[in-house]
Amino acid sequence: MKIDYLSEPNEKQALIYHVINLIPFGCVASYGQIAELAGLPGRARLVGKYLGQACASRAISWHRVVRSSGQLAFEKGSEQAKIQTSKLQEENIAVLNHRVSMSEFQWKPSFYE
DNA sequence: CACATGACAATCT
DNA sequence: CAGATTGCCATGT
Repeated sequence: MKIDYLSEPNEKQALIYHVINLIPFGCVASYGQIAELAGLPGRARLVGKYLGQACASRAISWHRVVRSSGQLAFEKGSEQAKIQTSKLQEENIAVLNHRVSMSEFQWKPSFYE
């Protein structure tokens, strides 16, 4: 597996960004799922932290990351939430009541991805 | 060193 | 389903 972002200050951050960019078009993944795939089980909060640091300055598909419940992480009605909603809808992902259906849209990575 | 703060999550009430 | 509780750990004060 090719790892991007090797210039990041630490490896965890690099892996997290890498995994996020592996989420395919039309799918979403939870913070915990990203952490697990990056080899950091149980550290969903770390994903959120690094994502917040990076989304402003890097090309990361942050809009495909949602809570395990399917709820968007941003406050309902906020600008960020609106932007995320439109980005998801552009990928044919339905966003109803500030949430997406995980059973329909959650990314199920295959082993070799 | 103690304490607070996160774009979170599993579990219990 | 809504809250509250607890676990998590890097960072900043």
